[in-house]
Amino acid sequence: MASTGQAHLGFLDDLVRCETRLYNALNDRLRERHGIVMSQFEALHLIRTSPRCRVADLAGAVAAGVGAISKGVDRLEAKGWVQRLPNPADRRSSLLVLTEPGEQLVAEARHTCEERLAELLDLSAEELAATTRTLSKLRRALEAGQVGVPVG
Amino acid sequence: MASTGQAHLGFLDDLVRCETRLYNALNDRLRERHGIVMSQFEALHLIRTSPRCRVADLAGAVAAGVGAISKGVDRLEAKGWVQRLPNPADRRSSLLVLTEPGEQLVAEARHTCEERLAELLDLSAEELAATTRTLSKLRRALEAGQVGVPVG
DNA sequence: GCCCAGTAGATGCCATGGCATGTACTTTAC
DNA sequence: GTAAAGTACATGCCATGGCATCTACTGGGC
Repeated sequence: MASTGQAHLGFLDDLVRCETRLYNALNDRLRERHGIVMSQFEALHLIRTSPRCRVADLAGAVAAGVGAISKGVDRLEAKGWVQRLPNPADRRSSLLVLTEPGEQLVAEARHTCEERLAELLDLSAEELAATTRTLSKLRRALEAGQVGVPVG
Repeated sequence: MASTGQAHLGFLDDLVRCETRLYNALNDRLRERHGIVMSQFEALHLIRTSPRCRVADLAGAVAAGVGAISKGVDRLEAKGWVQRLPNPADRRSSLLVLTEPGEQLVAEARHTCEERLAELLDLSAEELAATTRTLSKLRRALEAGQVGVPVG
């Protein structure tokens, strides 16, 4: 087999289409059940699971710009799900923590996502595991290379 | 093994992160080399490969709203890469075709994407093929179920 | 033929994200 | 210590996409 360029574009196409549709579907379900969208769920979940989480940490994790995340945190704070605590180690930044309502929301939203994904991902356990393994590996390589991270 | 919910969320997370970073990386490269972004490349490529392509066909293919695509086509038309031809079979819609500059652009952009992907996707041929197979299958299921398609 | 429900897509308003800039703070060099 | 360079993030402007709405056209009934 000669060229792999075709295979690469085909892979990207399937990857992007799957991601878009799953993301949209979860977005819709989260909005109707909890009044939030996926990007908010992702942020809340990251804040919950990351110790000493700052704005820049979120931005790095989701490969978004710092400015966008800062505005997103403003909105989550306004809704009463997140708090910015002064960071004793660095007064330029804040530490992000969930409020009690935020904790509850993320737990419920997580359950909603798991449920909806179980409906949509009708793959065998082997397919799921093998694909996750490959994507994890790819992801680590991209993250290590700082590939595709916006500037702002 | 009891629950698979965890596996599903993990899969989604890897899927989304890979997609975001690859998409961003290609976006950057396309912008600097050709002055377009990924969504434009996708549209141009679809117009090129879809016979009798209409706005709604593009929207369905990329799981975006019709309104957004209509505006995107406006921009591609303004740049001189796409033309809206009257659709003899239905006067409500137009048929989208590439102009000669559009054809050239998409060919060059395609090469740029293949090249960049070859740099970034350091997976074995087997991993790539197996993962593409699973994602293709998932994609077909999602498309068949009309999952994650915006309304507008 | 004529209506009426349905469809294609153009357009407006709004929310979100990118990037550039501004500001406060920290680190480094001297 | 102090000045200069660097960092964290808040903010503003702009481009894009979602959704609602509007218009034009089509495809049935009758």
